[in-house]
Amino acid sequence: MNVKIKDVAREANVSVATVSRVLNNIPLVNDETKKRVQDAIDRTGYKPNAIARSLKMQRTNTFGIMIPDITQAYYTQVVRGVEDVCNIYDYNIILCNTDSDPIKEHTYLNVFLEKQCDGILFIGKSLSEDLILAITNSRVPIVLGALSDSEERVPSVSINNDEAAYDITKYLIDNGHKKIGFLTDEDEISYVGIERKKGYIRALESVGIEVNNDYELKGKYTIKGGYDLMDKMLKLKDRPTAVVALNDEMALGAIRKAEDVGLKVPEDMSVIGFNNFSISEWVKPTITTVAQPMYDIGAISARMLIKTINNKQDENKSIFVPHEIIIRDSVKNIE
Amino acid sequence: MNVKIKDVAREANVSVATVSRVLNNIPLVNDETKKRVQDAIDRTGYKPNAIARSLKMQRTNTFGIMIPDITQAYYTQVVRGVEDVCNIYDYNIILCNTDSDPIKEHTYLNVFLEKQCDGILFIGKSLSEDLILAITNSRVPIVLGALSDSEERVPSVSINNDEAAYDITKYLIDNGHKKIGFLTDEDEISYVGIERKKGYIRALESVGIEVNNDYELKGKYTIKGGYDLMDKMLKLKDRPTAVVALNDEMALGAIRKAEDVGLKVPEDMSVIGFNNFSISEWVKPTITTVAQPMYDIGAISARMLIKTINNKQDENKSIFVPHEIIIRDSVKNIE
DNA sequence: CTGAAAGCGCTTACAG
DNA sequence: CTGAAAGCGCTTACAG
Repeated sequence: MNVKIKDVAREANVSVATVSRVLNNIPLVNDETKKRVQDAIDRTGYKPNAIARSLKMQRTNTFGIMIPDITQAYYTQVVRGVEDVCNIYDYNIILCNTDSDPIKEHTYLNVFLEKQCDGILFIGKSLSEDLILAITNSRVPIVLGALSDSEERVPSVSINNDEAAYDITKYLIDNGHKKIGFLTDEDEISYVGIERKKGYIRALESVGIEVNNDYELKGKYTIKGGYDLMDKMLKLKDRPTAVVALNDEMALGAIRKAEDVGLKVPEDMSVIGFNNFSISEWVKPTITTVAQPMYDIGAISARMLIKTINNKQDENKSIFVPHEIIIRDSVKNIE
Repeated sequence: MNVKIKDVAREANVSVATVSRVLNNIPLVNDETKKRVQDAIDRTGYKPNAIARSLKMQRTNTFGIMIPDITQAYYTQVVRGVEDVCNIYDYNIILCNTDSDPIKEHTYLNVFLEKQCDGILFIGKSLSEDLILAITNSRVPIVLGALSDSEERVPSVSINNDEAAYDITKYLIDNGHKKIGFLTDEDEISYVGIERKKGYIRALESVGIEVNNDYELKGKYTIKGGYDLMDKMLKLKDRPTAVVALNDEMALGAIRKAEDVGLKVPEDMSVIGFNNFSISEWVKPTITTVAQPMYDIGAISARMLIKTINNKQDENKSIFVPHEIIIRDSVKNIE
């Protein structure tokens, strides 16, 4: 077994209380005995048992973080932002991939609760009513990242997805496009998808373009997904001149499909993406997209959570971080 | 405060010992009282405190995992493999990004030790002598993923990097290339980089090609890194006809640079990558590369670690998983 | 089949 | 300034 506090106490000829005090930098320890303890610690190679400490302190310094799938570039950056600030404030993260599966979400929530996580970060596209109830009931501090709760029951940090979709659709309209396709998620009730659709429709209606339901196609959030969707899109009798895809991977797939059937992008078909995936400036054509500050979303979420825990201030509201249209080569002005 | 075992004991009119027994499915409990306890649990919404349990059981069911940077696509898949099998066996992972920084590595090791992780997964390119000593001293079970220890002190799962580099260099040679550049890591002592260089040189020497030191260029493992390195490569008086990059991101950057100066890939310059990044089949030209089973590396590592913990069998050796050359469009036969 | 009690490794009032 | 003791929430021999 490892050395424990009792062992160093014996070694230093003091009580465990004293050892604990020097460990935790509690000031009222005599300098000389402090040194003796310190020596004993060094000599024995003692490392405090954080589990025992957590049990006593009712605080684990660990957060649970749920994301749909770490394999997706987007989430990767958010997680990195989270972990970096956690590291600064001495927190660690338990990482879980939910695949947006409600079963897994509930299971992991329970794990976080049982493992006494000090807080939870939920990153994703959508938060079910069920889960939010379970979370608020449990009374763990939580922050949502990359999405928000429309009813503001829990704090969140994300872009304004409605606005972002509006802006980008408007950008297409300003470039003369009137027939604009919309490549979205299979998951009908995805919060982010819904918000984005709102913005898309709002933009169309703002200039009196009628919404064509054939132009909304649902598929996977992957390159292949975009590829397949563009295939369908191109089979429409009255095909759009531009398409907005809900992430850059889809946009890339859509571009490739268009090219595969002999169209040129953007000459014959404009495509716009979402998220500013790191690859988007390196493919040909480079992809016009709307950037989210993904790292910041993670970092701010974590910071918010830490603040909540330390100050008991649950006066946190949703905060929107700015998005930005990155103009590159995949959109043509057809006016 | 939350409800604890004592509360459900009172509620069910039994001792905490009995509650604990039904919680842990220990068979010798009367069916009727088991039901009473179960009801009390349901009624109170009791959730066991895993921290308390861990303290008693000396086992946390959590692993620490260190990776250089979750933001890199390669590691993402490894982590997903790890998490998926951990989930099956009821483990969770504490995820840490080290940036391959020795300070962070040591800090995180201590965190894992203090938080009583049952085991550690170390994923990366290189493991310093220092760290391996600290790890073996601590006696935590560990498995290395994506790299291995040349002295076999700790178990690992990875491809045979030497072989992989040999194979891919040989492939270039078989396609008539004699002047072959090598785009590698800045980190001189990276285990993976060293192994790969060995294979590269071995392939050259196997056909009597003299190694040209100018052809080895060190830079960042990113698209931009590859871009910059190709720039240097092209300024060589006697430039190579082909280049092997140590990941696909570098390969992509190298391709873009070549194109930017008016060369065609692969007609004027062949480029080959590593890892089979998901984008590589979607860019133009598609990138010839050597695939590693990254998900499997993660999954197998985790499985190995779990086995070690449960069977006390530290008879684990390094295992090599197969790599595979994926032939696409970025290499030209110039014979 | 069930309960009382010790103990996992810490922290912290309380007393001196 | 320091120590003895209680307690965090569990599990599990031991006794009955």
